[in-house]
Amino acid sequence: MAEKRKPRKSVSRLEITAAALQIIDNQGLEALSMRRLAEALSVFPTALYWYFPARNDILEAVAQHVMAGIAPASDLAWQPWLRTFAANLRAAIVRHPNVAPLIGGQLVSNAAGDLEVIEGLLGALSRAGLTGEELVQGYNMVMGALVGFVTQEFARPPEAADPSLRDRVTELARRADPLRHPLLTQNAEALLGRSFVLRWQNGQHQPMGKAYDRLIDSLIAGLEAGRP
Amino acid sequence: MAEKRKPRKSVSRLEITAAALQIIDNQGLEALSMRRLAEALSVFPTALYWYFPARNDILEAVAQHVMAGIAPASDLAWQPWLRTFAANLRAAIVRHPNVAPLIGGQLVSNAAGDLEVIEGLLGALSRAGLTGEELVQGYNMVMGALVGFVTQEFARPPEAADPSLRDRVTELARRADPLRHPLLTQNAEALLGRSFVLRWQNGQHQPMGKAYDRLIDSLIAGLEAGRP
DNA sequence: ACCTGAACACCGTTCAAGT
DNA sequence: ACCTGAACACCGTTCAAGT
Repeated sequence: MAEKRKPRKSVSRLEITAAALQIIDNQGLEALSMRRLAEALSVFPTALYWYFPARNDILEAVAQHVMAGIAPASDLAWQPWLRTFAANLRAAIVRHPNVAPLIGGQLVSNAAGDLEVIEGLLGALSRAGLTGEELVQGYNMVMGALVGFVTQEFARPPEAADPSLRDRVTELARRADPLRHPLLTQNAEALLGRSFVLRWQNGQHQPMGKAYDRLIDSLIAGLEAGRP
Repeated sequence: MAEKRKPRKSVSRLEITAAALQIIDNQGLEALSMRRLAEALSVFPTALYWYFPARNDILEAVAQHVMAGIAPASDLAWQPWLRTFAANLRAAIVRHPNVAPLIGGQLVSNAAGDLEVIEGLLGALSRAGLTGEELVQGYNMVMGALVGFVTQEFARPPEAADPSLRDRVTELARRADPLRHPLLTQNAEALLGRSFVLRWQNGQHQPMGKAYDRLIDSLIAGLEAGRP
């Protein structure tokens, strides 16, 4: 390509969102700058400001796009509804792991701003027997725990597989004293690289689906115990 | 041992970390630039690179500093240990809410890189009857759910109390159709501003301690149900 | 309506030089 | 050992101008 400028390119909110998602998928969240995004669209950086007031609004649109359509059918019994919702939520992040920090980290794009998700979760909890104030607390418990977990599971890695993080984590574990930290010492092999604080890769390379399933079981157990 | 000539401006890792935390507390996470931090310490920006290899490492030090010492005494029964740990974790974030995105969002500073926390949690779960692979999954469940929840609760607000977010959220709720979204419509008053997706302030102004308590109850219920 | 183009006020980081 | 100073390669955003 000798010429990288085309005469005049037309663009749209959806095209911008899709191009932004592609950059985030391929190069990570911090690679998305207005200038690079504009170049990918063969447009001047300032043209983007006609469609979005600021970079943050593009990120919000990306987050909503990734989270769209995760609400299960509303005729499911409440336990299967919760399990399906949890699975859909995690699957959406698995498809686009680099957007994970956007979901939980920023208030604007907190979870899916989707009426079907809200109503669906309220419906499931309502079928579980919750009403009024209990319904609100149950909603926040489930949403906070599930979105929070996957956000953490797919937390942003340092920078392109930093080998020093692995060294630092193994060094941290090596400092464990068998007398003061017996369980850590005994289970070091099973924990290293596979558990929070002691890992150097995120859920893309070390998935935590089993712990996530246990969390859903616990939430359901808690809801069953809490009803009249 | 170098000769101790009186330096004009001397600084240390701890001083840098403390000054960084102060800026984050007062002006928010995005206000922390190397240049501003250096100015607060009356030093040239590049001086900081003698103590930290990069900005990210300063953020990691801040996160660890905030999370230091949250492990409860290890002689507690497992349920009180979990409740105290959860309370200490949230209290640490309440003291420094602006660092919340650092805790869950970045792999390097995922939760507290603290051996006492790891050993303590393993001990509590072990006293709850978990061993081997179950112990690892339980550890990840509790850590991911609790850290994830508070990270979400104190997610970064858009920018200095953006009033348009409030408008957008109320507008979203207004679009709820009483026929298709009956529960959302009926509970709109209780949900608006107080629940995920439908709020415009984070936990600093709208705490979600009750939902957090319910989450801990559920985790304990799940652990009790899951043991032999 | 939609985009270009220049400009402003910032960034993190590297490298050489000073002491 | 510890800091200054200049420089590089970037940023997001504003505003005026073009069509």
